[in-house]
Amino acid sequence: MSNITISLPDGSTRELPAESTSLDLAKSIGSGLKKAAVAAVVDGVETDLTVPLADGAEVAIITNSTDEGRHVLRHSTSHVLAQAVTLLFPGAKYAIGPAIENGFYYDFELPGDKTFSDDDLGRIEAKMREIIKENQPFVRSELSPPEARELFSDQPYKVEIIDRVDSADADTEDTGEVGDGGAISAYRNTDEFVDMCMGPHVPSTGKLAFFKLQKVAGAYWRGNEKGPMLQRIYGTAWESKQALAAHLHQLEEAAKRDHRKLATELDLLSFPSALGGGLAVWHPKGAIIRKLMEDYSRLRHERGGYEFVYTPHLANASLFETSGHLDFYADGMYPPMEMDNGTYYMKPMNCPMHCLIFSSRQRSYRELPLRLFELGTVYRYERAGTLHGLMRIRGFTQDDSHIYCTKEQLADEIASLLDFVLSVLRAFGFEEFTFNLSTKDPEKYVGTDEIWTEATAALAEALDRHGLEYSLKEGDAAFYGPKIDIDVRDAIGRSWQLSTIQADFSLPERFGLEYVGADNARHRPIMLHRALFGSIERFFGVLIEHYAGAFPTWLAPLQVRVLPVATAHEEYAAEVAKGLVAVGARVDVGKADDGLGKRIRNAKLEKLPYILVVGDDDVAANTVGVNPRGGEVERDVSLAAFIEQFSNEISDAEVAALES
RNA sequence: GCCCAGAUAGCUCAGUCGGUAGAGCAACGCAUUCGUAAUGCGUAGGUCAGGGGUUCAAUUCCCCUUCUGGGCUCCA
Repeated sequence: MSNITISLPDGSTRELPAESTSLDLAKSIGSGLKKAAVAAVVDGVETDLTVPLADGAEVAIITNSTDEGRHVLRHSTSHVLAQAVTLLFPGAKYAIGPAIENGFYYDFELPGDKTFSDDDLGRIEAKMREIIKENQPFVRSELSPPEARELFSDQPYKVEIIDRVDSADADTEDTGEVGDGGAISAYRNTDEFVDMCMGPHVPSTGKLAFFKLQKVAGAYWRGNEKGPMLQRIYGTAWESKQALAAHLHQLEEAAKRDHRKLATELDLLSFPSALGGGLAVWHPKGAIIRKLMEDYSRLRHERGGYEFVYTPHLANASLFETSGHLDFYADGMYPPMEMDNGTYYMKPMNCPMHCLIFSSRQRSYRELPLRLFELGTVYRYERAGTLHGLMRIRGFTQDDSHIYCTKEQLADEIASLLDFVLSVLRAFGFEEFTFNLSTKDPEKYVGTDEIWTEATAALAEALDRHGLEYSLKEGDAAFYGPKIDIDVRDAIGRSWQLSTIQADFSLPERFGLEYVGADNARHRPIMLHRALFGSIERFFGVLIEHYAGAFPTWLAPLQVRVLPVATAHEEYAAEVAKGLVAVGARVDVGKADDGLGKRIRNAKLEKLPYILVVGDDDVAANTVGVNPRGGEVERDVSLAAFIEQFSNEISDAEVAALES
C-alpha cells in the first residue's frame, strides 16, 4: 500500500501510510501534539481525528487549548451529560446541547414533568465521570432522514430537528446538532446512547476530564415562549485542571464585583421590596457619586453645544399615539392612568416631548443642529423575570439628547458625536471600545431606501473617519433608523453595551417637524437619538463592577479619612481635615475610640482613597502619615505637601477628563 | 410572563423531624488611648417577607401574594 502526502499549515508536507488519520498525523509530529489534539481541520472542514485522510489533504490539528479545541471539548462533554441524564432518569428526552462561551448546556424533558434539583447535579456529575473513565468512543455515522427518524423514534425533539433539516426551508440556526444537505450525522458512545450531531468530537470520552456542572435552569424549546419549557443544565469544561480552576476563580472575582453586593456593602443604594420590583433608592453615598456623574455630564454637554430642557414624567396618551410608542411598545409601558380629562401614561422615552419643544415654534436652518439635552427619567414596564439590579430596572434616568439636523449635517454631527462619546467614557476610566453598526431590517422599517443608505453611510463614514473598526449587524437596526452601539470593556474584560447613536426618520415625520431652509422652503429635519451613559443607573452599576467599588478619587463618596492615633490628637486631626475641606476634599475624622488597626481596617473596607494617620510626631511637625488605597504607607509627609498633591490629583483628573 | 431555587437580627448565615429562635460582624454602653487591615467585657436587637389554610399549637407543613437569585423569552 502506498503512502499519502499531507500538507501542514506551515507549508511543510509529511508522508504517512495510507489510511492514516489526523490522530496518526499528530502522533507522528509529537506525543505532546497527540495528547493535545481534539479534532482536525481537513481541507478547511472540521473533522474527527479518527477519519482516514486522503492523499494530498491539507490538515491542521485542533488542540485543546484553542478556542476551537475547547469548543470541541465542550460539545463532547455535553454529549456525556446527555448520556448521564438518560442513564439516571430513564425516559428523559434530550433536545439540544451545544457548546457556548466558556461551557456548554443540554436541554432535557424529564418524564412526568419532573425537574432537576441542585442535588441532582452532583449525581449527574458523578455519572459523567464514570462515562469518562470508561473511555467510550465517539463513533460517527451518517444517516438518511428516514433512518434517523427510526433511530430517534423515541426522541420527539430529535425527530423535530430531523424534520426541520429534511424540509426545504431548513433553518440553519441551531446547527451543531444536525447535518447538511439531507444527510444527518450522529455520534454513538454506547449501544444505548447515540446523539445527532455535526461534530467533530474528541475520539473518546477519556479526553474529557476538566468540567463542572454549574446550574439548572428552565429554557423554552427552540427559544419559543409558547413552546414547552425544558430543563437546562449548564456546565463548563476546559483542557486542564488549571484552566478550569482559573475560570472558576474568574467567576468568583466577578461575583465579588457584583454591583448589588457592593451597593449594599458600601451603602450606595438599595432596592427596598416595599418600593416594588425594579425600583431603587439612592443613599447619600451613592447619591454623591450620581451627582458627580450628572454634574460632569452637564458640564460636558454645556461645553458641547447642547441646550438643556426639562420635561414631565407623564403625558397624555395622544402624545404616545403620535410618537407610535403605543402602537409598538405598549407592552413595555406602565398601564394607563385614567384622569378627568383623558388617559395618561408614564413616559417610556423622552423623545416625543423633545419633539414638542422643536415644534413649539417655527424653526430655521440657522438653528440646526439643535441639540436638546435632558437627564430624563423614564419608566418602562420590564417583565418581572428580566429585572436585574441596576442593569435592568423599571425606572431610570437617561442622559438623553435629541439632535435635529439637516441631511447634509448628519455625517459631521455623527463624527463629532463619536469624539464626544468616547471622551466622556474615557473620563470614567474606560479605555477599550467596540462598535456595532446596525443596518436596516428589510422586514421592518420606515423611510425611503435612499435615506437609509445615506444615513447608514454617514454612520459608517464617521466610524471610518476616526479609524474605528466596527462590526456590521445587518438587520439589527430599530425600525426607525440605523444606529451605532458602543460597548466598553471593563477591568476584568467583560463587555457592556452603554452608548448608542441612532438615526430616526420616523419621529420627525410623525410629529410633522419642519424647518425653513436657506431656500425659503420647508424641510424635514433628521433626528438623532443618543445617550452616552445610556441609563445613569445602569452606567453606575457598570462603574461599580469596573472599579470593584474602589472609585477613583474624584468619584469617591468620601476621599480622605483622618485618624488620630489617640484622643489627644483629635484636635490636630480636625485641623488637617479643615485644610483638606478648604481645597474641596470630601473628608471626615475618625474618633480614637477604637484600636487604630481596627479603624484602618474599616476605612480599607470602605475603599477610601486616602487614610491619614496623625499622632504625636505629626502634631509636633505639622505632618501626616499617608496610607493610600493600593499603595505604601508614607510617614512624616508635610500636611501642606499632601494637600497640594491631593488637590493636584483632583484637578488633574478634571482637566484630563475635559481634554481627553 | 415562563422554569427552578430562595426570603430567619442592619449584614453574612445557622436552626426548628410542628412546641414563637441562635452565631459572627455591625449598633449601643463601659473599660482600654493605642503609629497603619479586627482590644476586652457587657447590653440591646426578630410579628422568622405578607396573607390565608391544616393543627391543641405554624417560623417549620400546604396554598396565594410580594420581593430576590439563576436561566429562558423580551429589551424602543
